[in-house]
Amino acid sequence: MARSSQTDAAVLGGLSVQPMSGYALREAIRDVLGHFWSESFGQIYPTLTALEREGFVERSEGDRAGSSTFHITPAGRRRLRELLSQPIQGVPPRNGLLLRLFFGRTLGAEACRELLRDARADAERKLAELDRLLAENAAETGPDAPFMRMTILAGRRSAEAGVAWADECLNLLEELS
Amino acid sequence: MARSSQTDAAVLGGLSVQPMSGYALREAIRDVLGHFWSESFGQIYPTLTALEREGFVERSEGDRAGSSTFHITPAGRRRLRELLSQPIQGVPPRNGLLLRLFFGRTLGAEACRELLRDARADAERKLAELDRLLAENAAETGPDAPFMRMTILAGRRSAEAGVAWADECLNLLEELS
DNA sequence: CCGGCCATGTAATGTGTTACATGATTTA
DNA sequence: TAAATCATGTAACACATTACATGGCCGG
Repeated sequence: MARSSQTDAAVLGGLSVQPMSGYALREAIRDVLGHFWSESFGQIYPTLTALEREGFVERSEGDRAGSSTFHITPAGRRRLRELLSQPIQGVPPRNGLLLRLFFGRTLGAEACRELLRDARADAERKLAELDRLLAENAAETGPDAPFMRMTILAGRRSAEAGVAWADECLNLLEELS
Repeated sequence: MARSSQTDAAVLGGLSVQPMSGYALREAIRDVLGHFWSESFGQIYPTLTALEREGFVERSEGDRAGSSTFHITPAGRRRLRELLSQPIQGVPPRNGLLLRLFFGRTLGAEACRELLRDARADAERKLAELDRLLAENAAETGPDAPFMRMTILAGRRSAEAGVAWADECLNLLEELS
């Protein structure tokens, strides 16, 4: 069946902002939560069906034939609050970059340098993108804006740390040779 | 069967440091790579069997009856180098803390403050632990020590960023009320 | 001699992605 | 009218965790 309470929360949360189709929901999750969350169609549609069966969302005819607009019910809002209050389910750590660096002696110093340069560039790109989002967010005044800001700031701090760390490691490799 | 090339890399990497039992391998992964990697028994044993079949590891009688010591073969070392050179497979982002904060208006400001305080405390604990590891690492002189140092530094930067971010968000919430 | 740790392995289960099948609607 | 996009849904597969089954060994 493929469902976790966190997927339920993300779907209900999305619909709590505004009613939309499953397709639009996926785009919203990718575009708005993309920095810290992801869901695939294979999760979203079965989840919507299950939430509908449980009375947390309802569907009405969409703009196009065969399409539906899903909207959250009052019970769904209560359920969302309940889900968000549950303990955070962390994902087990799996950092492929650090795995490669840990065995850096086997991989070779030059390959490590390249990995670090790539990681640095990725972090810089992310930083620029998040700064853009931050400027956009500063212009918004709605009650959700400060909370969205927090998630952007988290990504920003993480990207900054990534750049500083990559430089630190590249220096460390210089000293080594 | 349950195998990914990254699991193969972690297992071969562990055995490249020294031969050991599957049980010891799991402990080593948990204790040494634990900050950025994890593998369960359900992954390790089938992986060892498969790697043995492929000639990348061999098993000899262990100290105890019924136990085995696994060691990496020359082909296994080549395979490890190959696996580490492959593109990094990232895990899709799933940050439960940020998901909760994003829908912070539904969750409530006080609950958000508590989440942030907890996150800050976690980051501080992690910071202290990593500083301890860093001091241990500074005393080591082996060729692997600098690479291990990089992975510790990554965790440290991330924890520092976590503390600063939590404070930033807590301030943001203060201003809000 | 019993409880706890070392050790191996399998089965059940959960969770998630990707690919596919299908078709409507819009746009170039 | 052909291609791209919107839209829903399912099936197959990949991956990982957890729990369980089994048994040897060691210390108190």
